[in-house]
Amino acid sequence: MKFESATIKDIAKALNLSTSTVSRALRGSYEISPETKKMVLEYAEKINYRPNPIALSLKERRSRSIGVVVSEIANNFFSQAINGIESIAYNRGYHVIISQSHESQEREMVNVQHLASRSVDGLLVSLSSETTDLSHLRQLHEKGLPIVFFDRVTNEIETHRVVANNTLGAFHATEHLIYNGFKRIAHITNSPYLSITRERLEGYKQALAKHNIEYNENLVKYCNHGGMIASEVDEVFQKLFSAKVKPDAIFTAGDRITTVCLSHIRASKKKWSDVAITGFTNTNLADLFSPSLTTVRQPAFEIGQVATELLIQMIESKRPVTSFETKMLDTELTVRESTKPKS
Amino acid sequence: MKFESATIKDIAKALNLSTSTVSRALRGSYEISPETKKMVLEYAEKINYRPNPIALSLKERRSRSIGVVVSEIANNFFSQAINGIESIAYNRGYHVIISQSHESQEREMVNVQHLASRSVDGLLVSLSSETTDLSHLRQLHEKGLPIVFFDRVTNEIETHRVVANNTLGAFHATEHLIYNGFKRIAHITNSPYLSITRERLEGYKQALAKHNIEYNENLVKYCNHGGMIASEVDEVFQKLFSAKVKPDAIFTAGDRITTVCLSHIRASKKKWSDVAITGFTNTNLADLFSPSLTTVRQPAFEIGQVATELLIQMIESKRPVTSFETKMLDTELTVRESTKPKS
DNA sequence: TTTTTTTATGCAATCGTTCCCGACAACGTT
DNA sequence: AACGTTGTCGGGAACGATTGCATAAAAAAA
Repeated sequence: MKFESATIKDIAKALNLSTSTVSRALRGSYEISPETKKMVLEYAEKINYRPNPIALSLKERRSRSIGVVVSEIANNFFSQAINGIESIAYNRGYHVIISQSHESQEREMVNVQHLASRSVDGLLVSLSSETTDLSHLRQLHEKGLPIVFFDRVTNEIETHRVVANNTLGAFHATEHLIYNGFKRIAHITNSPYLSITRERLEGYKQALAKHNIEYNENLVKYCNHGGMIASEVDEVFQKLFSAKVKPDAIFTAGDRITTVCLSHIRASKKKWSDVAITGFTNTNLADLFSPSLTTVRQPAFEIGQVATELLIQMIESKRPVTSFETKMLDTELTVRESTKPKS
Repeated sequence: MKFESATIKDIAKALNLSTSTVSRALRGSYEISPETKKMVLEYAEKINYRPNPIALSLKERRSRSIGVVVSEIANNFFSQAINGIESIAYNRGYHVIISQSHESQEREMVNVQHLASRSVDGLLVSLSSETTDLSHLRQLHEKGLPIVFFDRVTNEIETHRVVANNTLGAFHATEHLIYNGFKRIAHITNSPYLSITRERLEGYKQALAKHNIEYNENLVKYCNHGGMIASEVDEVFQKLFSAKVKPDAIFTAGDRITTVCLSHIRASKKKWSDVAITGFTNTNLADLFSPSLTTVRQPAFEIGQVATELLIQMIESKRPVTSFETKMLDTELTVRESTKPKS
């Protein structure tokens, strides 16, 4: 059941050389004679020698790999962001190790620990919706492990951050609803712990304020599991539409939440046929929905790319990086049928 | 920029013991006195000692991690399958390393090599649509690395396989179209190299044969990149609908292909308003589409689970496994509007 | 020829851990 | 008193690779 591959020792033995000589020949050191070099290189090629990355990691204390922690890969935003991450990492010679927290703080901690102990050279993190305690990350950060947050960030840890302009995105979406005649706009959003939740709520409030619509706390509902659990969305819907003042539009703040809400609306079409809906989602099927869905799209691929560039920059920096930036990328509102003007 | 954590040596030094004793104490060896054990354990706890998995991997030649190779995680089937994989692996104490081939044979080879050299204990593989040369996998397999194929499998390598009953699924879908009055059923499918392509084509043919509909080669079109490249689908559509005999229904064989086709149909509704469509897809938004989409759904989560169970079983088996099985799980046809009977 | 310099190579330590041996004390048995 | 047991522990060699230092032989300079 063992799986062995050729080592530098095998080459040394076969060629009657020392491992040091072989090692140097392989790396093309100038102090090895051309003949020896040639001999070693040819033999290495012949037996298909590949250096053992584990041994290298142990020795050099780096692995040329970066760890990614997201809540769910089965989420359009994250799978697109991961593609962006990979596109950069691959070119720069880094491998990407992906792990999912499934919105659980504990899973997040376990994954982070595992990645760190596996000597990833850096971490790309989007926090879970449960996460309030950041000690697991702070500890690593203080020990000097480069970390870049993206999407769901924190300012409890001083490092680079890459996010969409959530506030502005939410502002535009909400304002769009207002322009189209909607006034009682509900906001169904994620866990209140998340940065994206706060930012989007802020944009929502700003739009209401600008148009002199009073902010009504009862119209804002939180789904602590980001819509992962069907019942939490059901409940929210129940509450919103059994109230005296029913919403005439919904602004959602999450990939899953948006689609689940759409399906709710669709399922009970008769009752609230003219409830407009728009929200944050990175699905590329918005055109196909019925009604086709007005969306706020985040530049997921680019966010992944930028975050990775920053991370690799930190990893490869000679001296500790001390000045950090927060990059903010614009969202894109695409208007479709689901928010057509109130008749 | 270094990131150091406590080692067994630190404990040994602090406690004036040898590393061997510390190592044994930590693993609870019987030959260490209870007092020493206690002392070591307490100190280890205090400085938050964690064994270095890299050193362990180097020594033990195993890593308690399994590698997964899929074409795209931004594909409902695969992200669901990965969740199934993780659910099992996590419980059994294995970590999962995911990598994407992006339907490229070269990327697949690079990823497989990297995973293998990183000492994954086993591999879960779904082949890319380009893959014809299996030497990279065969080599590892011959060296004894446990491999389980799922979804897109090969019989060139003798090992466990876990698949959906693609033939039967395709048969049911096609027959459903026939029952509903469609006769000129096009089949838009994946790269011809893939097992799933062959199997689904076979089911399609069987259904036609059963109902005495002549098989027409011109109605079968291949998208070699699985619908990843928009132009290939455009081209196929162009050909299908510019022919003399235009199809009255489409049966698609891929997550991406299905949705792209639906959007094509939707975009040019006027021209072929009554083209039925159904296909393999694991989206959970089928209800929301317009028309809502009749789907063939694969038990992705379960496929991932079963494959992982088989793999871990191989990994932990004392002697080389020599008898292999192919597990086949049923698909599920959900009828919706997109295949409503021909009027 | 002798001395110095250059060139090419080997030795051994290192990374963190495990584990095979061997060491040695404190017993109990003859 | 001599020997065998048992219970604890340490030394040191692995695992695969790199690298500073030492050193041999060969070439160049004296």
